[in-house]
Amino acid sequence: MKETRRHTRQLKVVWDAVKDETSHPTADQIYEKVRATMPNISLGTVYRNLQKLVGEKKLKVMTLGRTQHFDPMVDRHDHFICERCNRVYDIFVNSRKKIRPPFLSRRGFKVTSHQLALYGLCKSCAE
Amino acid sequence: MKETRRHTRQLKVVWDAVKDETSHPTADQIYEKVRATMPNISLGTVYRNLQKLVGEKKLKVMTLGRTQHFDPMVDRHDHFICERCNRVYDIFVNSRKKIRPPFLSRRGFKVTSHQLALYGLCKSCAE
DNA sequence: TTTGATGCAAATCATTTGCATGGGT
DNA sequence: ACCCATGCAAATGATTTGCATCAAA
Repeated sequence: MKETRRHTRQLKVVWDAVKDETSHPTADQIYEKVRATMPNISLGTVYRNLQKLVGEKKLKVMTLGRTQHFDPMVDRHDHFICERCNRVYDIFVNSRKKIRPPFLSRRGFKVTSHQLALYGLCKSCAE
Repeated sequence: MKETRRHTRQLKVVWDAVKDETSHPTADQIYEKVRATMPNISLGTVYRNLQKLVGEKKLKVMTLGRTQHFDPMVDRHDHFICERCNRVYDIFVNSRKKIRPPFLSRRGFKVTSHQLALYGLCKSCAE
C-alpha cells in the first residue's frame, strides 16, 4: 500500500496555475487558466490534481456556497468575505496564536488547526 | 415590493423540526424528520422554507464538504469539527468579544460578524 | 513493461426551478 | 378573489467516477 506519485505534465501545469494565486480561484477558473497552456487537459484531471495537492497540504480548500475555492498554503492567514460581492480577502489576525480552549482538552478533544472568517462589506461595496 | 409572509403549515413544521436541534442537520435529515408529521411534504418545500428561515436570521447555514447544515441561531457560538468522524460540536470561545481588526476599518472594510471553526479529533475519535 | 494518470463522457449528489394547483389572507 | 406557497418532476451546477488508453518509472 505505497503511495506512488508520478510527475505528470498536467500536475505541474495545475500547480503552476495556482501556486501564486491570491484570488482564491475555483476549479473551473483554474481549468480555464490551464487551458491556455495545455488546451486539451480535461476538467476531471484538474480536479484530480487539485485533490492531490490538497492531500499534500500544498493547497487549502475553502467552500463558499457550494463551490470550492483553492488557496495556496502560505503563512497561516484568515479570510474576510464580503457579503455583497462575495470577494475573499486574505487577512492576518493574531496569525501565530494557537487557539486551544482548556475546556476542550479537558474533555479529550485534540485541536490541530482553526479557521477564522470575518464577514461584512469590503471597501468598494461599503461606500 | 413588500415581503409577504404566509404562515403555512409546512413552514411551521419545518421550523419545529429545527428550532431545538443541536445536531446541525442537513436539509435531507430535516426532510426525513418532518415527514413523520407531514408525510407528503416535498423536499423542495423543505429547502424553500429553510431558505426563508435563514433569510429571517432564525437559522444559520454552515457548509461541510458540499452539503449545507442548518443551525438554529441561539447565542453566538463557534464550532469544533472532528476531522475523522465529521461531527460538529458547538463550542463557546470568547463568545462576546467582537473581532474588529483596526487595519480593516482603516481600509474602509465593515465587519459585521465572524465565524471561528476549530479542527481536530473529538474525544471518541482521539482515544 | 508496469501500472498510475489521463481524457472523455456518463453518473452522482445537493440544490434549485418551472409550472399547474392549492390554500392563506 | 388574489397571489404566494406547495408538490412534483425536470433542470442545474459542481464534482466524481468508469473505462479504455497513454505515458512515467
